[in-house]
Amino acid sequence: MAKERSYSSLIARLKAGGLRPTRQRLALARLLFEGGDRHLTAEQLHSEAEESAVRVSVATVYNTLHQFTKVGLLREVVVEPGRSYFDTNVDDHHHFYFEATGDLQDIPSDRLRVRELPEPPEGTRIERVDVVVRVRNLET
Amino acid sequence: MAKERSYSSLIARLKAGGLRPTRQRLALARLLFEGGDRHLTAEQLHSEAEESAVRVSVATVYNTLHQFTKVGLLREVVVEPGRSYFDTNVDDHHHFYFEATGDLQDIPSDRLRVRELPEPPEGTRIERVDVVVRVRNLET
DNA sequence: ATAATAGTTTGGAATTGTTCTAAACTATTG
DNA sequence: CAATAGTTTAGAACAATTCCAAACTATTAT
Repeated sequence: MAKERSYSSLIARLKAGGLRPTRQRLALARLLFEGGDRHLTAEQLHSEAEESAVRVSVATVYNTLHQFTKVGLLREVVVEPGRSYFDTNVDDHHHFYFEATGDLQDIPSDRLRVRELPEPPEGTRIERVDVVVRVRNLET
Repeated sequence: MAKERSYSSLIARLKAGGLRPTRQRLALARLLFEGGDRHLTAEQLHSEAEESAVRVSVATVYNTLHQFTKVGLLREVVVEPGRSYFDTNVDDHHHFYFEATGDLQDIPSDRLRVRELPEPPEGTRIERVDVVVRVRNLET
């Protein structure tokens, strides 16, 4: 039901961002957006594409992820050195990060608030506030 | 004044962490801790060492940074994919991150508070809460 | 002191994640 | 349907980091 709408609106959203709805971009978009909230690395998305018999190069996966991020379809999350996650949830929210598995889980913004946010330094404006709650497995 | 104390206590702190106070570790420790709060990448520390005529290999810089982190002398901060910062301030605090320059600035924990922290998922405990306030230069 | 040992350092190769490049391809426009 | 502007691609290049096995050094036991 929402699938159809979301699929056809994707084309519109790509166009709105100045991105042509190519075979690759649409295929990646489906993988990304047809499964609820997800947190994927470029590697992971590329593997999923291969498994779904979608031919895309690694370069295109990276290009696409960055372009989607630029037009607001994705949000980049940095929690671990040397690996970027892309989050299909672009609403205001935060994350649990499971150090053991490398997984991320959303924390809706009404479950965690930052208060007394300090003034940004002279000549700058706040772009975003990222909160990462790092969790570890309870002791063995 | 505090220099002497901090220097001699360093040896003790290394030992407490099970690390032998070697030439390299002490030299790196001085570079790190004799200049107030700092946020350095491995690369940067290695350059500083070279400039100070301290002979250390890159591998040792990485080993040392991680060992220091493990024993609580440093804290690792991840804000940018593909680059790790090490923070000499290990107290509870947060960061401004300047996207333009890649610089970090501490936000003391009394200037920013997180409230309504959600329960950690079943079987896990909260290890740390990192808040990164990303700032960008005011418009041109 | 000294020898034995356990921990440390090192250069260089290897790995990992990501970006670059220039040529081939494809969607859009006129 | 041709022109063009944007896209994709394989593979090379890159950057940060880790791995490796040999040489070295601090500590411990003698």
